[in-house]
Amino acid sequence: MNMRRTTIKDVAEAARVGVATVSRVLSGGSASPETRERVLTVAAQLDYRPSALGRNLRQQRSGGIGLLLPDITDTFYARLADGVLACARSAGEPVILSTTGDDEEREAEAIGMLLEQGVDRVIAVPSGDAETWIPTLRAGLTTVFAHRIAAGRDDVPSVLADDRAGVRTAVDYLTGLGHRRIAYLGGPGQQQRLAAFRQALGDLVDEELIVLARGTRDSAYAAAAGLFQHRPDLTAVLAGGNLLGEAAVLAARELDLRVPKDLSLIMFDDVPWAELCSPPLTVISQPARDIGYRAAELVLRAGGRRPRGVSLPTELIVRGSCGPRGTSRSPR
Amino acid sequence: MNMRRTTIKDVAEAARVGVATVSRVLSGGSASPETRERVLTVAAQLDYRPSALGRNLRQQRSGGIGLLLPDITDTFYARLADGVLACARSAGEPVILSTTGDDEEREAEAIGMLLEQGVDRVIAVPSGDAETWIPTLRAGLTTVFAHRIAAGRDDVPSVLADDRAGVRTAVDYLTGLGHRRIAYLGGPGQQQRLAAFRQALGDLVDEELIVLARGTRDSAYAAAAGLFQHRPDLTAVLAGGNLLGEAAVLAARELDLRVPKDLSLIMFDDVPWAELCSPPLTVISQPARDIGYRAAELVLRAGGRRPRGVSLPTELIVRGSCGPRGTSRSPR
DNA sequence: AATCATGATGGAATCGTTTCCATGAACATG
DNA sequence: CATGTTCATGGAAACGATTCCATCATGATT
Repeated sequence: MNMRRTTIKDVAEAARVGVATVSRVLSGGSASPETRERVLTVAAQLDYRPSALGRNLRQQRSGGIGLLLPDITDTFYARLADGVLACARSAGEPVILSTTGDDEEREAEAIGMLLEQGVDRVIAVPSGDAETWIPTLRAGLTTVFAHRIAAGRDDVPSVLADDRAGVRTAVDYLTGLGHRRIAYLGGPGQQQRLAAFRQALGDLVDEELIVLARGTRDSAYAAAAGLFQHRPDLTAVLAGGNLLGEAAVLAARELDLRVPKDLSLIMFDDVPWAELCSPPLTVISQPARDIGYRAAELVLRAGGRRPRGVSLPTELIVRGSCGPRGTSRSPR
Repeated sequence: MNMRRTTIKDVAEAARVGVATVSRVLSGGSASPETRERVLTVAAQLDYRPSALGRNLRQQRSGGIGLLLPDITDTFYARLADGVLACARSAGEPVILSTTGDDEEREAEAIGMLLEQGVDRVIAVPSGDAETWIPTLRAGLTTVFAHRIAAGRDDVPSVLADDRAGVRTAVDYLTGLGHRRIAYLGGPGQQQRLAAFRQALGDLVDEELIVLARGTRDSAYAAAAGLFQHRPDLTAVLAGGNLLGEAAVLAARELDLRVPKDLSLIMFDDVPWAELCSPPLTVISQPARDIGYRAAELVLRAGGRRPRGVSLPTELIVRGSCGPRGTSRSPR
């Protein structure tokens, strides 16, 4: 059952030509029509598939795209991955997926593994800073950052959602409803978003209303619950990711805060369950899949001039989780 | 900037030994203590990483685990993938991910790609039947099915949730509440689950109350809405997956059916938003991550005797989406 | 002391492909 | 007819690792 796989040599013999000719025919080189046809026929008969192993070794590059994500169970990253996969599939390139858990060390490990595999193209939602990404530069592999960039590596092409505009729209919407004490629930690696929040809020910014969690559900819940208990005077909250939004809804329910009467909530990233929630969540939708797709396009089109960065629009989708500022909650 | 990567030859020269010795030292073979240390030191100094390309070609196998899933944006499969990734990471193996969209043809393509890459281990949630999986057998690669099996390939080891028991528990729970007209909303490739439903329901089974959708959101919604409109007499529904469950909630809301007063709902697979829903959804939870992890263990432990199939328990988590049978809804 | 066993070591073959280069044929141009 | 050009073709050299095998030194056994 375990017969040797058919190699280019087998094809060459069967077609009574040299291996060089077979290789040329199969990779579109020049050959006489009759030879070409004979080789093609034989190759099809033997069901020959060139081994990527041999080819990669020879050409010193393993096709393949490395994809580094913080967490595949986060639907945002899952959609991003889906975009990458779609593009890679149409290019016939395999995708090697690794998750980093937003941990620099794990990220460095994953990069090492990709390097070892000879992968020469990477798409990443970076967790580490410039230093983590030195090896990739030195190894000369094509890198594209998605969703966010590694601090101090502005030279790497990137595909980002327009956080700045998204945050501004959301904050404007909330202030327009009369809210003044607006909190921000952030996750790891979102300086961009946070900065935009501070800027959009201007004088109203209150550092105590800015809370950062780590990437886990527990951490997000703790951050949200802590915030709500500590500052009963806040009337609106902007959650910087779907995990944070989920935590906010849960924490609000636990503390008997009614949304949107007691608390207005806007969440970054539109997810299917936002509509199922009660009330349905007002969100800033991000084109996660497009981000992935565009990143893949960029990393595949390695040769040509690549634009510095692509920015994709966000959209405020108004549902039912925001209302006019009510009477401020009484401290308990 | 683009200097050649350091090879085993460089290390050999720098350590004044032969390449064979370096290889032996690095892969745990025998060597004298002083030589071993010298090689190790030099290798560390040069930051040498053995190229997987060379190794794989020589050994005729590319480490790597191929992972074939219908859809990575479905949180169930995402969690399964997460389990696979966790196990693979601890074994230092890369994971090549492909999605099939529940399409046989795409699955066959993906298999071809993996074969070409020299991948010799595959974990799959199969979409195709036995025929699709012939090439993998012929190529002699280690396969493990997860979540479901390919029709007619009982010989392949698998890791499954105990659907049978899950369905039975759910149906018993519903009948215990007095429900008699219980519908089943199914997805692609779940003969197992459907059969269990029929069996658990016994005499009560009504073929008109069994509806199958394809793997998309739209298809799921259409199936749910159609079912609810067509058969206003049904009082309970079992959704065979989180996409179906989502569709059921949406369709029920659209048709002004109150859950659980007018309609009791149980969903297969526990997802974070099930708790956020109102009412919170009663679900049959499946250990998605464990399924992935166990499958990876199985596929990595290729040599040893591998058990035919692993079955993991499911659990009925009662929340608020089921109630006693109310007065049957009046047809409109 | 001669032989044998053990263990460290390096040279060379190997994996399957691409690609460089030489060869030879066919043909055109002087 | 001689020379140059074009083109198809196949042999052989890479690529970077592992691994077989021969070699040599050392220590043990007869």
